[in-house]
Amino acid sequence: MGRLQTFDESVVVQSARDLFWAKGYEGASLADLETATGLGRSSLYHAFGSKRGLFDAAVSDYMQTVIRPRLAGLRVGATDASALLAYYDGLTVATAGLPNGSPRTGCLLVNCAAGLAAHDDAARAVVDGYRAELSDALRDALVHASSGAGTDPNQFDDRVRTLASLSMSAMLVARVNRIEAIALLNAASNLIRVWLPDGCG
Amino acid sequence: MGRLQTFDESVVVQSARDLFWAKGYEGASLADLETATGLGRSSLYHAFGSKRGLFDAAVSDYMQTVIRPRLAGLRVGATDASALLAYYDGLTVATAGLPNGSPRTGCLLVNCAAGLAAHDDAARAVVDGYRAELSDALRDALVHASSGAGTDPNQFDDRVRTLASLSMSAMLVARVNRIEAIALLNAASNLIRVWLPDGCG
DNA sequence: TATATTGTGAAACAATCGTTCTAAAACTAA
DNA sequence: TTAGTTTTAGAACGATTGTTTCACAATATA
Repeated sequence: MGRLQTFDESVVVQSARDLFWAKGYEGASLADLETATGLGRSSLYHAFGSKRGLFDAAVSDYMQTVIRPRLAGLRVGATDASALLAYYDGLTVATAGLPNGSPRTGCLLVNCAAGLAAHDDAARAVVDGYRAELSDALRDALVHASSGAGTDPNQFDDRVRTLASLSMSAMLVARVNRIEAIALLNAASNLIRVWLPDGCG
Repeated sequence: MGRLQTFDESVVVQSARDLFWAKGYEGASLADLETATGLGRSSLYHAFGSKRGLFDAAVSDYMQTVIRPRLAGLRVGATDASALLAYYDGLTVATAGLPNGSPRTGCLLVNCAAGLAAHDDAARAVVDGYRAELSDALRDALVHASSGAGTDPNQFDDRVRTLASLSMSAMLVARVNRIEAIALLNAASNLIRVWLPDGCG
């Protein structure tokens, strides 16, 4: 069948993903991608077709290996606040534990919302899909945690939006002021504890 | 003293600002800036020194003519929720009233947080300054509106952060899903009404 | 009116962008 | 080994990037 690929495709995609994460789509040049992945243009184009193709693969990997594992913790059906608190704790650890000025700061998709999504309908759909997935997972956790307690459905939607907002804005602020980003995540935890005091489930 | 400028500098800066607002710093090319402002490169470089110089002027104008007028409404010392509600109403009107896919969608500085601020310390400081100014104004309005009511200071900080978060994330989401952006702003209004029921001042 | 000074238009600049091309290298299947 | 197929290295591509240069137009000052 001919010559074989000498590289592990998923390793290459993750190297590219971290570069896009750090520098954005337009900020990551093909020369950068070559050095980050260790591959030549020729191999990159052969495997992914275009810079955009590689980016799409990177975003897909990001959803699968970064976002969804986090959101999965919200879906375990916990009847108390533990899953929600664990989600924000996880984000706090990830944000606080990063070396200063590290790549992997903030969220690749939040960064895209301001960049690519402005003019690219496909990218816009991906970012909105991420927002919807985040909201759904938060709602799921909130529903299970407050089962029995008769909460106003409208207030319920607002609580989901507030939590999603704090998650997204923390990722946005993380690139600008890490301490404030952590404070935003902590504010979410405090809200959860007010809404779901111990012994509520 | 020689030949005089044939253009109004503030008009040019605002044209450039709207272009940066729509396409981002890197996305706005000098060719774009020429057509948007109606000036040639040589005039732009003569007046602003560089693309970055023009961008800085645009950001400065944005703060002065867009952001601060909005935040000023939070500083009037209202003893009820009116100033806070008016702020989010104003954002809602601005977000809902825009033609589809219009420039001036979202917030120029929120967009910068993900782009320039990643690698540019000066830009990062400007964006963080905006965040701090927004938070301070919200705190001011919240303090005056809840005077007399003994609120836990810690919960106070969290409320400011929650409101700032909803404002910033609404601007972020505006480029991706306008309806959800408006819903985020509405969630903020609902929170304010819960925290500051009528006849509280 | 003459002179000095400043703004403007257009072309040219080197550098970089993403993409394509070509030829050789490396492998499978016969 | 041979033939056929696929990957890879590297140069080259045209287009576009932000910036500079230069000659000329325009105006204040003397």
